[in-house]
Amino acid sequence: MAPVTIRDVAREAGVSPGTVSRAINGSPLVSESTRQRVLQVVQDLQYSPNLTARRLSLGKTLTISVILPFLTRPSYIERLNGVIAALTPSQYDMVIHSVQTSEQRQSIFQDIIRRERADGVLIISLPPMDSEVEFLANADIPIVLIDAIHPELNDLNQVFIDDIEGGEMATRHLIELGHKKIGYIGDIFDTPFRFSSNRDRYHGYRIALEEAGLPFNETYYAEDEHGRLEAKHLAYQMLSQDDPPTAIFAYSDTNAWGIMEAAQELSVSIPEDLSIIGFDNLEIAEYLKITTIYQPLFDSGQRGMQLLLEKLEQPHKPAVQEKQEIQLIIRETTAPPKQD
Amino acid sequence: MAPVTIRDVAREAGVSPGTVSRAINGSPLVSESTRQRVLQVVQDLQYSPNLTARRLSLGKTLTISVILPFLTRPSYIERLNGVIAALTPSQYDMVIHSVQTSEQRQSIFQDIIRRERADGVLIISLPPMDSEVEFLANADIPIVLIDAIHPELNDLNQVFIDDIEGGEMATRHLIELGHKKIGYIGDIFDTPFRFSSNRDRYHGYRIALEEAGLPFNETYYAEDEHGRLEAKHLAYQMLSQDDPPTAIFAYSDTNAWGIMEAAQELSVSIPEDLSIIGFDNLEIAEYLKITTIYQPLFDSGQRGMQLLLEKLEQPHKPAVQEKQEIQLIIRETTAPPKQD
DNA sequence: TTGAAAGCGCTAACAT
DNA sequence: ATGTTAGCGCTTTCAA
Repeated sequence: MAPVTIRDVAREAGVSPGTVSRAINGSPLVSESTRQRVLQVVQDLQYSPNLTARRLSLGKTLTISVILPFLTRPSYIERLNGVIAALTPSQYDMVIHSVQTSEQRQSIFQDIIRRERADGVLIISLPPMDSEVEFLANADIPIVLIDAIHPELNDLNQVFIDDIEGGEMATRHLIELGHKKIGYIGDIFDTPFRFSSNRDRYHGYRIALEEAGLPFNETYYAEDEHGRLEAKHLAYQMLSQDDPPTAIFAYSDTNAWGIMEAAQELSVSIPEDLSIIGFDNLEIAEYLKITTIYQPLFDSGQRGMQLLLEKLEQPHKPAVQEKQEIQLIIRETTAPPKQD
Repeated sequence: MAPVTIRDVAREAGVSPGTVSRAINGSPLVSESTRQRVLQVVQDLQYSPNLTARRLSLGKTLTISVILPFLTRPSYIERLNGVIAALTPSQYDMVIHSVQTSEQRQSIFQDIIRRERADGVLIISLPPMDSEVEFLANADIPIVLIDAIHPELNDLNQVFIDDIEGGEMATRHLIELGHKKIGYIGDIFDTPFRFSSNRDRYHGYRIALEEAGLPFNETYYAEDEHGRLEAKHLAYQMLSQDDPPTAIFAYSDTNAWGIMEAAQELSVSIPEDLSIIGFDNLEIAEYLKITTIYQPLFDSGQRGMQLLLEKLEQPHKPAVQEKQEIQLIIRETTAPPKQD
């Protein structure tokens, strides 16, 4: 059966399509009696307007595109849940574009960030590359960046944490406990995605070391793909060397988890022989009592989507760069180093 | 600046809009030379067709709707990742509808499953209620159900596991080890979402008990919202009673995790004093060495999306009900009961 | 307050 | 092989 269109309703109600449109969309230019009659017919015929036609006519897509990495990390999920929570009450559809490879990233950025595709775009955890900045800055639709800062994009709304500060905070905690041999286990530095959080946390780690007059020891640094097992292997090696670190700052709780496993297998006791601090405050960190840096993941997604919706309502509202607060959560994996 | 339309390209290339359309869409009805000229202009002007207009003209939405529960469980994520993996190479956009409340469920089902909204729909982990069956059966677009079976919907493609069989498999494993006092800890039975997997696994549990001539003991049964902590509390109570079970079948690995925590706090040693078996084979199960029932989560999402895409290509292809195999994975949380 | 008509940007049937 | 035209279903301007 052919779908019922606005014409069917118009005919049935004995009015013109224009009037039906007005009646449905709450225009004041319809008498109450006609409106009632029209709405009745709408009910009877189970009419509901064709969204595509509506979009074309309105010149709006009523759609928000969300661009994010493949959902392989708990932190992505939490952010996405925040996004969904904020979007659900709105009239917008959400189309998800998951970036799996760096070639994809190029084409997705180009194809998706266009007025004909979406009324607004949310970019999550994909920090813009320098070559993309101009394109993003000149886009003709609102863009909000979550966990994806770029210093030159101040005209865009951004929600972020200061990962450098986070790195410093974590490292300082270890330093204040008295550690001098502090390692870092994180993700690969030169990823095509240019994830900046790993870079920045590492940077903060270096700053804190320097500040405390502690030398950086290359054998206390290791990187690999993100993951528990990867971190475990790295930790295994790092802890097996002659003069191992007494504390490790892990890029994420997932890494910290892997490090704990390695320590356990090597009979390195935590926190006596080794302190570990993670990042994110995932469920696993709470479970394993991992000292960590909390960041508001759900909130970041929610807030980012809110900002986008506001921008859609009020296009002239100036963009904000909203820094979210992080927090040291001390649990049971950090303690002063053993005295030799 | 106004977006560049097919007319701009036509004018610039000195041809008609129709020809531009043909050139772009690979119609054989264009000479190679004109095609080249048109494509050149397309490049120069950075033209890219307006999707909304295209959709309206084609009478297709080029969109697939995915309806799923709020992403609160690891199993949902895995399935969704499978869906994304299968969809990415296609031309379709994916719009996500996350169901958070049961009222929402009603309206989402009604609003989304319409030809004007999407060319196809994927429903994940939301088993149809009897009242919805007729609506789904008569929908005018392809629907695929993943982890959401209904016996009367044989005209729809379905991807599922046999949760009853899973429940039996898990329980039998405990029985074969010699357990006679076997508990079940799961989700709330009467949820508005009608999640059937909990129901079915419990059912399988009862069947296996009966088969072995073991009585069902009500104090060995407990339910609550899904979650680690909820399961932990339930287990705490169940294990604190006078004659506690010697084994527990947990609805999911997440529950099993909580049960392990409770056991630990109560100094009930695993598997000596208590055997635990979970379900899903999540990462945490591997980590905690939990015996569990594996089910192909990623694959289910991927396969479901594949079936939907196939149906879109070949509308007359008959629907299949594809049962996926599950598997007992024996780790270290199950063993014979201690002899009294 | 309502109807008629134009137009959103594209595709496809029809004509040449 | 190409141009012309109608039409997808809606909204909105213009007239009445």
